[in-house]
Amino acid sequence: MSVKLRQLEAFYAVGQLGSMTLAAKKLNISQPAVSRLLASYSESIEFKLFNRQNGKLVPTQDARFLLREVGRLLDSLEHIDEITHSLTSGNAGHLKIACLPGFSTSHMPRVLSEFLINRPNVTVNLEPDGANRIFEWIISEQYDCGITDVFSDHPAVECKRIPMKTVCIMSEGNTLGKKKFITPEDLVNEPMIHSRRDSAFYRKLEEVFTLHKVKINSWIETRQFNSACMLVAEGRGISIVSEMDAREYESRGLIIKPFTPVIPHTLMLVRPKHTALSTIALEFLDFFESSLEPFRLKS
Amino acid sequence: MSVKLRQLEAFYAVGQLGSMTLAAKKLNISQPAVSRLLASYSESIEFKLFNRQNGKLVPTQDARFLLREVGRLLDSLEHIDEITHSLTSGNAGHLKIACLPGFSTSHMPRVLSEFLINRPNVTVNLEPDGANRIFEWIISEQYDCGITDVFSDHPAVECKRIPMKTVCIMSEGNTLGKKKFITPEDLVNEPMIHSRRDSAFYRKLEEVFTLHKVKINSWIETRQFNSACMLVAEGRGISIVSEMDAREYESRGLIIKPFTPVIPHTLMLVRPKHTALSTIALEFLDFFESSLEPFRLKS
DNA sequence: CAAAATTCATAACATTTAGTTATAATAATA
DNA sequence: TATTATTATAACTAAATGTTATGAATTTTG
Repeated sequence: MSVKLRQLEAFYAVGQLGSMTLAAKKLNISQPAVSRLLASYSESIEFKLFNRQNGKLVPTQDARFLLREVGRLLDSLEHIDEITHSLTSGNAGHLKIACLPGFSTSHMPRVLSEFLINRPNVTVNLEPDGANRIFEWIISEQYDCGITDVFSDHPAVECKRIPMKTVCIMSEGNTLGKKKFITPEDLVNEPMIHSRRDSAFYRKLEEVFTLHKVKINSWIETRQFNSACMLVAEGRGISIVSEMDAREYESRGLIIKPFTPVIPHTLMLVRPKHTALSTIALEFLDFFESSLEPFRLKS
Repeated sequence: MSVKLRQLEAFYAVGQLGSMTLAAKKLNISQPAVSRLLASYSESIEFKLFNRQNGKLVPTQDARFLLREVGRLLDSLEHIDEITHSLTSGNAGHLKIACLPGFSTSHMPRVLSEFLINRPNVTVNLEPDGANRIFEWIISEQYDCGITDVFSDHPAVECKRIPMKTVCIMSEGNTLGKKKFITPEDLVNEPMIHSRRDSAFYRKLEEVFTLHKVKINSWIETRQFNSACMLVAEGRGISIVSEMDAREYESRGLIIKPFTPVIPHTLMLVRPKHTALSTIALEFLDFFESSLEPFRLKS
């Protein structure tokens, strides 16, 4: 017959308290129950566990050795209990997040570290990668959620769009820095840094410029907003980027101006549709979404 | 109702195998048993553990997190099982050894490390101290065994006497080095290093010398044989010590010669009489005793 | 030192847990 | 759609875990 958990609990309690009566009280059972648990355990492992000494039960040398191990076991059982409760309350669990590389170095770490402060039993797997890969991962349910900016409809993907404020950025000393806000007309002769021509944001940009009869003076094409910010901060050209990215570089001498008309940049919070998300994942998505609030475009 | 070990085992098996039927086979129980264990567990922790996907049971994100912890718990349970068996077979446990300081730096470490090679689950507490303290410790059952050389009878102490060979030692260049063996008469004018006058060994020494009508030319009195060896090796005087100690210093230029008549040095292996010793302690005592064999005086 | 008190073991019994087989329900697959 | 594999449910048995009552053995106390 295999070891019974109850036997170990009784053994440990008696080992700690030196008395079956006290152990019984601690375990909220009757003394004979403890007596029998201990007897059956001692019989099954085939050695004496305690010696009586002045009315106290003193563990055998061997028993003392076992007690340590049993203590560890009971601790980890308690830990499991704890975690189990935490899982439903969103204080424990594992998060698998996929996000665009641009996020992984700036906004995401900040949000994540704040999120984890009060959740010591949460572990995270943060994977930065391109939008296509993120989509694949979400579809194959490898990740709980993804932060991306490309939308390709898919029946297995739940997608929440967040329109984000965008701003015009330029380096210190640019003459446009004197203006209150920037319009397409202001940018006629400015060499522009912008996202890839096949991106949704570039198409919106082009649309607006065309409407204003202005041709985009394309200079550098880059995939991510933060590299655009970097380039502009270094004194190269002008760009229109998400305000969230721009603010990261403000301290490095980037000039930020409003741009009219408003061109929203759409962020996507994606997650698998068919899997029931863990409590912790849902909480994180909420938390992340609210972290976007200051940069969100109110309609 | 608290978590049941059986529930965790079922949970883990299903998590590993992706099927209740297979899990049941692994646990050697029927499929309905697993079904119910899992159901009751899932109910008690109040969240879904598995999703069906193409006939396989795929753990929830949360369940996957739990699985790791449960795996750890089951591992440590297995470890306890293992250790429990080892305890009776003498392959696990804790040893508390008290010994004279002289042993703790030479013979004991060698014996101990050899003893532990095939016993990875054994931990040791080796305490070097004086003979009186060792005795107290054994009496109060703080230690499993002691290695000493003073005998004071006590009803609570089981004592095994081992007569040990002794030899005469001198430094290189001593004229006595030419002799085959040494007698008391040879030592008439030699300045001697010897153990304390109140020690049993000194009394035996004195007895022999008196019988031969030779007065001990006492020079340095030291408590331990190994410090005597050290002094002699450094070119100071001559001494009669246990052969075991002498061999330790042989490589440092100590000359070792037989001494007649034979003067045994009695080692004592002591242990508490009333406590049942652990298997491992008994094994160690045997092991240690046989390690003394080469230096033991055959009668 | 005897009496009282404490502590553990044993017995007889009740309840809960964990297992069984038989069979129905539900998916997956040909 | 029929077939097959897998899980759930039901009815029941055995084992484990609990209970109270009580006796034996030890300590403590008057």
